[in-house]
Amino acid sequence: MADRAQLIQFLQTGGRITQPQAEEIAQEFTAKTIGKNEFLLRAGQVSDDYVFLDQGFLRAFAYDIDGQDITTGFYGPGQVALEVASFFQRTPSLEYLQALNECQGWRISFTQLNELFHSRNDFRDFGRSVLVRGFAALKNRMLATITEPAAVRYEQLLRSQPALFQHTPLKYVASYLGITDTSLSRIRKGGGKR
Amino acid sequence: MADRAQLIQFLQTGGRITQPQAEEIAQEFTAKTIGKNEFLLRAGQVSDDYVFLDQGFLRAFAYDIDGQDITTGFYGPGQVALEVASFFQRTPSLEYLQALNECQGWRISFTQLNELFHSRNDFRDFGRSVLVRGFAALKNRMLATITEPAAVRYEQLLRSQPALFQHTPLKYVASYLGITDTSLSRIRKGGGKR
DNA sequence: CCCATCACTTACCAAATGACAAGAAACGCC
DNA sequence: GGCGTTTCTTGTCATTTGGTAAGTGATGGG
Repeated sequence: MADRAQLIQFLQTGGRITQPQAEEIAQEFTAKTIGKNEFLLRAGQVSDDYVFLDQGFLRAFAYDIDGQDITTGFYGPGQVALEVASFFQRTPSLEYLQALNECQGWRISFTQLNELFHSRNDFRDFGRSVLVRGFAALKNRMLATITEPAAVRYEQLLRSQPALFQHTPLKYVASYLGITDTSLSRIRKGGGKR
Repeated sequence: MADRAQLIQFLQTGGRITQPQAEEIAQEFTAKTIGKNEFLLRAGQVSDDYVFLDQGFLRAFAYDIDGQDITTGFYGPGQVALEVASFFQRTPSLEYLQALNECQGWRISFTQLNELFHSRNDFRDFGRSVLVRGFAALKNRMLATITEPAAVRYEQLLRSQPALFQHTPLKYVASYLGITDTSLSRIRKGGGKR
């Protein structure tokens, strides 16, 4: 079984948590494996998984009014896979979280997380910063969706998450970018821009 | 001067904080007036204002690569006006926050907020829920931007924030919706969508 | 190994939106 | 109250994107 090295490293990003503290905190997490195509969360369920990913990719998606499958996010190694609203508000999820390939990570429950927040100031700040970084990333994505043409957004995703493309069908990328698989195909062909 | 009644009420939403506790917490906030067109935050500054709005509307905006003014958000009465990334991460803001009309609200600083989080479990949970609700709202907006045509997004905004339209030029609404003022004008004319 | 399904590409046409420009209306400043 | 600026609308045309459908290649289960 993998050890907690990456998790411990992750807890130290930002410098709020020292190595020995990180090692203690990491003990609260339990190993979690998610098989390919397995669901970490389904719509209607209340999420109770806060998962730091060592390996693998997850896709978040929802169905729109027309029954269309829309990708709302991707999660990869080094990231926390989490449906924020359902997990923190204890409400039924509107989204699905599904493994694109075999995933390996570390999990804690809502109750455990709260106990850690309660007992450890440093971890509380760290937890908040995870939330804030996710918020900021979503805001950037929103701004790019409004200001950048689809071809540019595609190129940015390709540059920032190249490994993702080895594990997900392009149609999932297309709906994440807000376009159809047809348009993405045209963009990839090349003539698209300039 | 306005009293803290609305703020005290707001602190009790969600039921985590009782009336007497809310009254204590509210004492930490100080009255804040923002004149029309005044900036609560400018790009490059580190935000230190966590402001609960009693009255008035604020607009958040950024300039894209082409120097275009893009509206990233609106804040109205009953909401917390806040640039999350700059305030919590103590980093220079990429956005401006400007009053669309005379605003009246209640403010605390980053330091004060942290002290309250530290000393009061209930307020800590409340503060997290403010963040989580903002996150969820942004996610919904992102999904709507991808799945709904501009005409529908316009109608939804009109229904959910009718008062906003009495205080902001339509061109600001247009960039918020991700379209040009020309397109918004055509949508408003009517033929646009069933 | 075969066949059904899925993923991706390509083509054609329609709809939505943008770029640009001109004009009307509202607003604000002096 | 007049004048310049800003806001909003409208028109024309180009571009982007979507809808639909067909076709090819890859994939996977039996």
